[in-house]
Amino acid sequence: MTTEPVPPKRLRRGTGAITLHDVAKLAGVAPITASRAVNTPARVSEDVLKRVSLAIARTGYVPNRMAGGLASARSRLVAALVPTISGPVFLETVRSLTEALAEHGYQLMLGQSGYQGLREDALLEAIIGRRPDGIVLTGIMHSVLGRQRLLACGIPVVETWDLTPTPIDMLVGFSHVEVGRAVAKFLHAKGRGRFAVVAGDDERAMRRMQAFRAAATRLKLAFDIPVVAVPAPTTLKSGRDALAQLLSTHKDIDAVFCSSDLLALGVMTEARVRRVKVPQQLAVVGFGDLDFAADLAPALTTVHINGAAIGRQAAQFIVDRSEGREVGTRVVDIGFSIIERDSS
Amino acid sequence: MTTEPVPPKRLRRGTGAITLHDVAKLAGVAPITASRAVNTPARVSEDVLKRVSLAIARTGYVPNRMAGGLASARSRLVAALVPTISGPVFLETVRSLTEALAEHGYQLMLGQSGYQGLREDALLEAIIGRRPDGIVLTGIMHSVLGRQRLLACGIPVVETWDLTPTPIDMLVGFSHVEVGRAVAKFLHAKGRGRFAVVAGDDERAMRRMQAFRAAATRLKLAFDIPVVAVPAPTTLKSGRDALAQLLSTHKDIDAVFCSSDLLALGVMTEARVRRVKVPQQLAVVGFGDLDFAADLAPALTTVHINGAAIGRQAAQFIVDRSEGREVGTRVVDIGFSIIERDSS
DNA sequence: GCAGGCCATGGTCGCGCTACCATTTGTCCC
DNA sequence: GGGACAAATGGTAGCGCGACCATGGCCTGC
Repeated sequence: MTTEPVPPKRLRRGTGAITLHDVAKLAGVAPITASRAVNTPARVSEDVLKRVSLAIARTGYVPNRMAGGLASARSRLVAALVPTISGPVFLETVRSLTEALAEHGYQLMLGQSGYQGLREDALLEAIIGRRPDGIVLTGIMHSVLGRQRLLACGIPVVETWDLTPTPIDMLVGFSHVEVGRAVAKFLHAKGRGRFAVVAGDDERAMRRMQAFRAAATRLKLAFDIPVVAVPAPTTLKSGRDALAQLLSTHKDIDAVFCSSDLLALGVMTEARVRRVKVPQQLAVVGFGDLDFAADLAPALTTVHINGAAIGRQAAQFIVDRSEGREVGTRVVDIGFSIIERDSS
Repeated sequence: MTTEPVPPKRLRRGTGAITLHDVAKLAGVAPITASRAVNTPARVSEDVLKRVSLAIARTGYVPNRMAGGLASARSRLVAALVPTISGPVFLETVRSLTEALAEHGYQLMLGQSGYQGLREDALLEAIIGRRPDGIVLTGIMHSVLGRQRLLACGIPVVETWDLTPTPIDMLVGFSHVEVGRAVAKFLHAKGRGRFAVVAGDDERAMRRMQAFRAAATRLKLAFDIPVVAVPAPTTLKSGRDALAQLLSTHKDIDAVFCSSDLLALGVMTEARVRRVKVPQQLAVVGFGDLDFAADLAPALTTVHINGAAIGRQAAQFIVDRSEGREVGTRVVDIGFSIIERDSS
């Protein structure tokens, strides 16, 4: 009577899911060959490819990307950080980013940095822990510590929606200073002279506002431009309240530059209620050109930003870098345009 | 002269990043002890904890979650599928979902199923390949094949924004049929009798519309209720166009039920342009209670859905399941409420 | 005094996959 | 004909971590 010498195989049972091993066995090839059939089909014979494909179809095999990522040090994961997804501004960027990445076999991880929750530090740690192939920062001004950390870990970073003189790595954006200047010039050219600003209290909106005021001053509009700062994210209500406040102290303003289309809608709503005629008595300019802007009554004059293009370019940057193609230019100015409609 | 017998260590160099090994060495403990210091600090002595913490701080160690996920078969990744992130409806849900998950150490992966891009099948494969600990479906009616696939792979699934009789797994939503009925009763109680509907052509909006019509019929409103279907995602422009179309064929309508607040804003905008008084001549009811609804002029009567609560509950479901707590009830009806404002 | 238990710590192994190197076979050219 | 070379396939060894089991020290209770 022989004792059973066979040690218990598989001390730790796996998840029970089909693995590449199973597929390889079924196809009658070595695991590594099955791997090649999946990842680089051009490198295996037609016969092997056919057998492996059949085995995959039969078993319903889905490669485990965690294991693949660990082995190859490429996660095919990209993290996107936004202040909050609720604000409609970055939506188009996130949408096109997700889509463009998916087309290249990458997945998007969403992180929200803004508004308490957990500290930026913890969020960064959670993200870096996944070893993403890239990080897209949209509308975020990282702390010095955060910047250092990102630099240190060597993950490609794309900053978006801004143009800074000292990018961490790559950059897709436009100049907020130029926007402020352009809007001031635009309103001046339309014959307006008594400007006001309603702006969210985020850093970029503030920069547009500063540039707007500076340009207005250069245009010899000595009038001191009143500014109402509202908390970000901006809302329609903030816009209404802001106009009410403005009119209570500066009855004679004839143009308002709002830091978002939602604020602009609020301003126009309040103006209508108060029977202040837009654009006759008051010109209103928004920012963002959200899809409702064109169809308001009156249609909203606003600054158009191609958010989808920003997302696409960011995806391209990261995919290129991740696949070893050196990207020549690391900074793309996507520009902006003032869309003149009826509100100005 | 002795030959050098030492084989070249580390044939494959790692990424060069700090690993738990390095931390353990620096702290003078075994790797597994360092692991415990990180994951279950209660199980190590204070002395060890202190030394490991110091080593982590000194090296800037960030645990590799891919490796951890592979070893423990828990990815701490949750996938959320939405038709598109651009529609503002699900934003609050995605926001609160991301936040709630982050608080428990989980990350959100975003997938967009709608609108060409890549086939639902490919998207599912990409998601399953990551072995997420849960999948949240929001506003999605999966194909039979998709449902089977999800069932087969054993990943916890939470369907949201709906209440179906045959959930795949878990469910957080509300009854669209009840919404339709409630709005019909509400408008009837307000003395309206000549209803119309403007609805996005997605399945849930259609269900609300059907229930609305059926309820109106039961209320003896013999009037045949005209319906304008607009493509999803809904826009302000669609709303304007829809009202124009309605008024051209049914001048005598006195109430419009819109399948989104954006549509309602469009309807109200068009009404204002045509000098149709809201609510005197025309009552308008929206759906979603987006943050601008309360502050429009007139303020919009609409159906409030607590999108954030849906996200939180979905996160809770998945975290509980993933951590081995059996969830008792798998279906949560989050309900809805009609917020009466000035537009009705 | 010693069995039994608990606590802190460590060793070993493998999660599922791919990088790297080795081997086999076929093919070409001089 | 034989060496050079390329194409196809396989073997081995990890990637970085945590599950599992083992060990040793200490305390408790009879």
